[in-house]
Amino acid sequence: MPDTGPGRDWTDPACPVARTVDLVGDRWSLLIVRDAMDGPASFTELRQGLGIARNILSDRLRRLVEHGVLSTSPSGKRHVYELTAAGKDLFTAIVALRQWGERHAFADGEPRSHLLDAEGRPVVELRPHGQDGTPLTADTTRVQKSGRDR
Amino acid sequence: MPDTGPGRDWTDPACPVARTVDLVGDRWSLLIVRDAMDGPASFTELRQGLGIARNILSDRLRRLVEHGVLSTSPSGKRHVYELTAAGKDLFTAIVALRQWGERHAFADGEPRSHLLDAEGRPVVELRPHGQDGTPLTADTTRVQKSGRDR
DNA sequence: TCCATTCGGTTTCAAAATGAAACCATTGAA
DNA sequence: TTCAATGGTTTCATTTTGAAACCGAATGGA
Repeated sequence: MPDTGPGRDWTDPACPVARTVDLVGDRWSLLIVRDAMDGPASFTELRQGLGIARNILSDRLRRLVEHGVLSTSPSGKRHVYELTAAGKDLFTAIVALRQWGERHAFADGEPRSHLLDAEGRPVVELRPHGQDGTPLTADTTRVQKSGRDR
Repeated sequence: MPDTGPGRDWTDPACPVARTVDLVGDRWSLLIVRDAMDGPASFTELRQGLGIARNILSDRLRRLVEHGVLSTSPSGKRHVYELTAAGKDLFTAIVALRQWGERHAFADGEPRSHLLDAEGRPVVELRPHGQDGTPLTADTTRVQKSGRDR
């Protein structure tokens, strides 16, 4: 596990939301990961697809590799960036953000892209559930602090 | 719907992921929303809970209100910030980020908070599904561009 | 073989965002 | 009526971002 121990200073060390935001919660990282979901990508492919400045892309790729979200060919050669298992696992979070955007960030009739399954049908909307299958909201859940510290 | 039409310039206008990131994808916004999930909160409560600078909090609250994520008392009085329906709907996305963080951003044994349902059981892990119930990944889905433009 | 081009960056520098601290106008309680 | 707390805004230094120029190592074509 890369760089999760002490030494790094988290916005809120015990909160998994804050840690995730610390790692990928900037203007570009999640979009890089989104594009990498389509398969391994080169520096220039990512740069052109995103319209990101070279130095920023360079920095973000380094960070994402350091944090175990992307991997890249061993060294020195023509690099190709590819999602690790942890990176691929961001799929769910990206889908959640996408679905929120679809519901709340488009005016009626504005053109948008759609996420479809292999048969061309839209992906079902994500919803948190309890273990008995009941849908959950913020009102029906609570955050239990870390155990040791309270 | 606040501020989604032309006039605003999006990182990637047709992509719901990019729009969501444009609206709440900075270092603080999602954490403000996370804290607001516990119920209406005042400026100072949020500030103390997050350790955010006053001017930045002020700016983020203004943005979140403008974008319809938070609401606040009509004007001039002691403000209380409260999630709108769109804000509450970010619950799913925050849970997805939380669960990714739990899986990938903690070393073994590091203390962390947990999200529990009303009976104190952990929330089930989110997973995208197709309409026939099959689990989906990036490899078994595709993004269809906006229709009009290709 | 030479030359041009592409790739994957780094460096430089200006502009924008962030954050700490000071300041200020209301509110409400003593 | 004074005093402290709230909910900010302003100021200014530091950090981050981004555009552009630069650079060395591979390709690739004549």
